[in-house]
Amino acid sequence: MAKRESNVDRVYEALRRMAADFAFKPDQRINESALSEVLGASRTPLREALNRLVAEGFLTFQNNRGFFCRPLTPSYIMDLYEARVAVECEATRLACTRASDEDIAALADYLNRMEPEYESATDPEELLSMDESFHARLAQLSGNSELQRILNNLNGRIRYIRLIDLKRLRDRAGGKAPGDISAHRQIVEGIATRNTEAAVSAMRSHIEKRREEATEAVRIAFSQLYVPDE
Amino acid sequence: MAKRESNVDRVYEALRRMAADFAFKPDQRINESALSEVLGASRTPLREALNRLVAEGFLTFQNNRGFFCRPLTPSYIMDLYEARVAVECEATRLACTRASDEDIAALADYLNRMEPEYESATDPEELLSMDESFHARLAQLSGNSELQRILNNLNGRIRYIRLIDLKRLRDRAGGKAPGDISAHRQIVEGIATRNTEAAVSAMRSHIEKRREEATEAVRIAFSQLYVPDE
DNA sequence: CGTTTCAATATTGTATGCAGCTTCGAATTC
DNA sequence: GAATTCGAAGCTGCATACAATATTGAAACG
Repeated sequence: MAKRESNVDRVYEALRRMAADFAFKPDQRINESALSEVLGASRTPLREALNRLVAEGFLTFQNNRGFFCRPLTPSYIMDLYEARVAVECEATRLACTRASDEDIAALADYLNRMEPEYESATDPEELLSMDESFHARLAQLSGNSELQRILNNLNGRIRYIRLIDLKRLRDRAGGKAPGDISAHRQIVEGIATRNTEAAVSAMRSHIEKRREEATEAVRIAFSQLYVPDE
Repeated sequence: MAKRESNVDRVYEALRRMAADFAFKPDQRINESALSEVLGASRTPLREALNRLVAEGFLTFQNNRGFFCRPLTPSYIMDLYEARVAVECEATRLACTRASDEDIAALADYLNRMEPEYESATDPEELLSMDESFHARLAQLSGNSELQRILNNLNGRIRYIRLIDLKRLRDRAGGKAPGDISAHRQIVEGIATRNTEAAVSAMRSHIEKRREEATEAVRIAFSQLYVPDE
């Protein structure tokens, strides 16, 4: 009765996570037979899942050579951040004119409830999940599912770098978690007062602040990915 | 030596075109065996192509029920137009600060060269191709390949409706082609003078003008899709 | 009549096999 | 030694087969 999720879906989810985490190294060739054994499925459903990930930009594909992990370069990451600016700023703009007072209040409330965890969290993974969750909720306020869909895709591909960025900020701040909750508040405040320009520009600078560190984060990413342990 | 394109690629291209044109009716279930015969390939490569199109939002998928054409509703089309606004406005913004004078001049030149064709074209299909081409070139000026990629995807899914929109404008104008070349000029002018706000707002209103007609265009789309002939 | 049941039919999900292309490395040449 | 050739091994591309699931429609029931 509970055959809700197919094999392809399961394989897809696993692969998406692996690709997001760069369990495949940048540009690494993926061996289908080996991978299908690891995932406990034959090559047919595996290749279907791989094709989805190619279409989503997590992997690339070359004829007669198979599937490869996406590359990891500063300019690629900058592009993703810029695309996030495009999507999230427009989502913010739409939320300003479209979201109900109740929905905005709910988001503000979410932020308040999260604050303790936000402040006390030491695990960057956890912190990032909360941050992504906030941005996803905000995108929901736009009422536009395409923007939500695109944002979700961008977030998946940029996640690894953002995680590194958070770790870096934490280490710099001497172990204190760098949850940028005040920037989030500022954005929600702008939406709540229907001050579109304020909200959008707060969102823009919030994202661009991170974008500027992309090059450095990519450098760190490479040193992590290609160093034997830890 | 010329085995550059695989079977999957060929099938994918054919299906993308079919899906874009609503050769599959909205929400229609797709029969794999029948389709694989039409396309001259077995179900294995067919399903790989179908999975790509699901990931790109051209089709949907349900477990154990297979593939379906994407739905066609006013709100879905509005979402696509809004996403276009997000992407193209940010691309315009980036182009303003980033594109070289030469590249901008080349785009202006392209517009000039196109003008005669633009004015004389009677075929909406042709007109739309030129319009898409202009927007794609502009997106190139942003130097951001993610934005280009997203735009290309959105354009594919919205194409059918834009075509109807153009036909409608033409019929209203008594057969004269409604190429909105002056709006394009205005955008390029803004970029050339590095007047970001002017360029972006020209782009925004250019796209939103069309968005407002989405509901009506969808209505017409349905009547076209479900009427026996013509 | 409208509903329900259930077996026949159709369709999808996945494993497997093999042809053809790519890769790798040892032997060969310069 | 470095470059090249070429055959063996490995991998991908695709067709096919069959199991699992969904759909259909006719018969039975209310």
